[in-house]
Order: sequence, then C-alpha cells, then structure tokens
Amino acid sequence: MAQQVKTAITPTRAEDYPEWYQQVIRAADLAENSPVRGCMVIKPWGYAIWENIQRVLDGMFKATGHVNAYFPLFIPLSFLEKEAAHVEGFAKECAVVTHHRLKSVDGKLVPDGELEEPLIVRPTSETIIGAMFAKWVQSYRDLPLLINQWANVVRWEMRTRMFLRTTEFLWQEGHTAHATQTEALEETAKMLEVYADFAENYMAMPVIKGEKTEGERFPGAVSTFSIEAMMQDRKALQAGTSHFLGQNFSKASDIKFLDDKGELVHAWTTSWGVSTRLVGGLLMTHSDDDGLVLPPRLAPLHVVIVPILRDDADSAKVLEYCQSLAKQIGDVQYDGQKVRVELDRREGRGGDKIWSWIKKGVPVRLEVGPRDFAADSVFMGRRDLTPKDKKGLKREEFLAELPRILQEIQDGLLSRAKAHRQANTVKIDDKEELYRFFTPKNAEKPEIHGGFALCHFEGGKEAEEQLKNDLNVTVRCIPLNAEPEEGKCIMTGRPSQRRVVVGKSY
RNA sequence: CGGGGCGUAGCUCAGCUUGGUUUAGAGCGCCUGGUUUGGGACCAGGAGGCCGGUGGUUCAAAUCCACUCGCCCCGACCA
Repeated sequence: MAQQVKTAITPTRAEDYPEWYQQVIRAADLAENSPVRGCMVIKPWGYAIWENIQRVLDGMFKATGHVNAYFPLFIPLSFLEKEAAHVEGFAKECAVVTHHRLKSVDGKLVPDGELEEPLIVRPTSETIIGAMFAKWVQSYRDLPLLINQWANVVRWEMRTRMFLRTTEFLWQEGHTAHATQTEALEETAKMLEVYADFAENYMAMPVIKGEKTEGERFPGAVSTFSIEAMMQDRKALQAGTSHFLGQNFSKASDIKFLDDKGELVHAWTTSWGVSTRLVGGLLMTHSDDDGLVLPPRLAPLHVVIVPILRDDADSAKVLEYCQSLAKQIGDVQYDGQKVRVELDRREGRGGDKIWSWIKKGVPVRLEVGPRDFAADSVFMGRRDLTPKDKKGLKREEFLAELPRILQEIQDGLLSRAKAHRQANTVKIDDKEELYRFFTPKNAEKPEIHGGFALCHFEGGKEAEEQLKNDLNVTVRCIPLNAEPEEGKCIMTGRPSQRRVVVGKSY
C-alpha cells in the first residue's frame, strides 16, 4: 500500500485550487466571512501581514516625497457625476447613503431623515480629493502636490473572494497633481516602479510592469499601468495600478493654477493604489499543500520557538533556555529590524503546535527540548523545506546564521516564483495554438492549465472582446521593457511591433 | 443577474433515492481524568445539533413538494 503524504490542507492545489485557497486562509487564521455579504473580517494574523505591507510601502511613499492625509468616506453624489468615464465605471457599484437616522416603527427600525443629496461611500477618491486639490492649488509654486491616503473603500461587486475581491477593502490611494504632463507621467512611472520593487523584494512575487489596453483602463484615466503577477494556478493577478489621469480630473474638479508665465492652466494628475488583494497574491504565490508560506520580510513572526516538554524537572530548564534563546534571537538584526520571535508557551502537544505554525507560514521553527538544552543547540525547521526536513544547530551557530537563513528563504521564494512563471510563459504566434493553450482538457472540472502567452497583438477592442468570449482571456498588459520585435497580430494579422501578455486573470 | 453544486455538532461528512426503532450518527476538534512524550498519540468519560429558514403534503418529514436565505464554483463586472 503506497503511503500518501498527508498534507495539512485538503484539497491540495492540484485537486481543487479555489477550495485550497479558502482552506489556507482558514488554516492560517487570516480572515473569515462576516455576517455582511461580500465583506470579510481580517483576523490578527492576516492583519499583521497587512500592517507589514503598510509599514514598508508607507516608508517608500515618504521616501519619494509623499505625505499622508485623510479624506471623507462619504462623497456627495454630484461629485461622481463630474467626469463622464468615471461615472460610467463606478456608478453601478456604489453604495448609497440616503438617510441619516432611524426611527422605530412597530418595534422595527426603519430609515428616516432623508438626505437632500445622497452620499456615496467612496469606491475611490479622485473626485473628493480633486475638489480639495482645487482649493489647495493656485500657483505653480503649490505643485507638485503629493498626497497619499490609507483608507477603506466600497465597491458593490457581484462576486467576491476573500482578499482578492471583497465589497469593502483596505487600500492605499496616492493622488498627485503636477504642473506639467511630463512630471505627471514621471510620477506614474515612478510609483509603478515602487510597486514593482515592493512586490519583488518584499513579497518575493515577480511582476511584469506594463501598460493596460484601452479596455482595461481605469475609468477616467488617459493611461493605466499595472504590475501583473502569476499565481500558482497560472492566472494573472493585477497587483497594483498607477494611472496617468491627464487633465481629465483637473478639468472635472477645476484644479487650476497660474503658471510661471502668469497663465491660468489645468494641473496634470495621477493616482495609484494597492490593496489588501496583495495578501491574496502573497498567499497564492508561495503557499503549498501544508498551508501558508510567508516571505520573511513580511512575516508577522520570523521565528517561533516550540518547547518540547517532558517532565516537570526538565520543563523548567527547557523553558528557561527557550526564554533566553528568544531574547537572543530578538536582538538579532534582519532587514534593518529586530528579528520577530515568539515562544509558544501554549499547553498541548508539540506536534499540534508545530503544525499550527506550519499552516501559518512562519519562516523558521525551532523545536527545543531537553536534548537541545543539554547540547546548547536548537532543532530547526524551515517553511520553505518539507515539514520533516529539520536539522540541529549549535545555538551560537544558529544565532550567527539566522539573518542569512532568513534572507536565503526570502531569495529562494522569489526564485521559485520566477521559475514557475518562466516555466509557464510561452511565446505563441499561431492562433490555434493559443486556443489550445487556454482550453482545458477536462471541461467539466478544468485542470490547472495555460499561463502567460506572449503574443503579437494589434487587434484593438473587437479582437480583445473575441479573446474574452472565446477563451476568457485578456491582454494583461503591454510590457514596458519588452524588446521591439516585428510580427503579426495573432488575431488580425496586422503588423505588430511588440508582444503583449495574454492570460486568464483574477 | 444567469448556469451548476451545497447547506445535518466548531470542522469534514454519512443518513435523504424507497418518509416510521434515529429519544438524530461518525471521524476530527473541544472539556474532565488517566497513560504517554523529539512530535499532528492512546484509553475512559463528557459537553455540543429544534438537520439553513418559512410554508405545505402526511397519522408521521433531516428525508417528499413549494418558496426563501446563505455559501462555493463557472460566467457577466471588477483591484
């Protein structure tokens, strides 16, 4: 009888990827569904990951000259009407506030006090920030205006998925105003670069920087840029966006200033954002059939110590040893900070505790018992290796090696993710082959298939529409660093100068 | 909002086709006691469910019917 390796998560990725995703969230205690449809409760472990994302990104924003501010959750309905494309993009998914109090009727509470002008709950803040920018900007000396806000937004989506798409989500939205088009375009590119840097170097998630096609553009933007990552089911995840808004919003909101020649002109604006979706991306990039795997730079804990206790006489000594060990580990520096360590003093058997940390994705586990105490050593397991792959190290050696081990895990996750993306990225020049690539063998229960197809594409909206209808794939982006290459559009045969990324997406 | 699947204990599910010994079960988890101890252990005892909700058919409904709510998947929409 062949012994099957028992995985902590069922089903496995290969068996049922969407279900696996949900089970990892539950096993790692990241979040759970709330009584409100489409909204989730982010639990401490999940929120701690988001806090790390916030901390790092916030530092990057400040380092590039941005400052934080906060704008209201409610936006007057009339504000949304100001920019035509924007209206069209967001009107059908807005939560609307129409009343400002409740009254009791037959024991039931019903809305009362109707508002003269309804308020919408922000789906994004271009309009209200634009209204404020209009007041703040009068002279070219007031520019550039570089503002960011950390906030929640609401988009009444039809279908939700934990972290990837929820009705309410947390994000960061940067909004800037500039004196010239060039400056605004530079800002758009700069922030895309910040996102790419963060994704690769902190999330260990390789991304492709690119421009969106017309069909995928942000409502109201002149051009939209994104970072696109490949998940383990080979679907693309748009992980961050940066928009060049031209003068569309400054005209809509009347953001005008006197330039250095004394002329009254409209400002050029940008906006850019990433959301709690990143947590979902992090999960789907690295996690395995035993649960979450976290890159050290964003892990809430780097090291967890699980004491192995036998009898009372040993226990006291082991615990004492663990405590001093925890203190020493906490003094080690990694990534410019103290190593985050926890001693798991919960009651219960070692095995259960160890598996709980495996499922939560802590990079380094130490199992410390009487033997280790006696030998002044530790027994270490790494989350990037299998659960059984553990080894003993002298305490001093471990302490000295720890920063290198953490960085090795961080780098290893990135290269593993890169290898996965590369293995599933192909150049395709034949339409039939493209259709084969994106058609599952088993239509009933589609297996993991497809990936990124690099194709010549000059088909415009109709051809994109056809791709979407036939294969449910889209042009994810036109890569920025693509090498110019002569070719023919895979859909229309028209001449093309560069390849685009085609894929299924979240 | 369309198509499919599913709602029975905290979790995973059996029971439903062929209504009636089902005062509603199992495994895991939980609580208590004990035995264990380099590992998701074992034994004994225990707590926990008006079978998603409402209505109907019937002498009798977890089981049949209608409606409804919720969740998941696949679409349409989107970060």
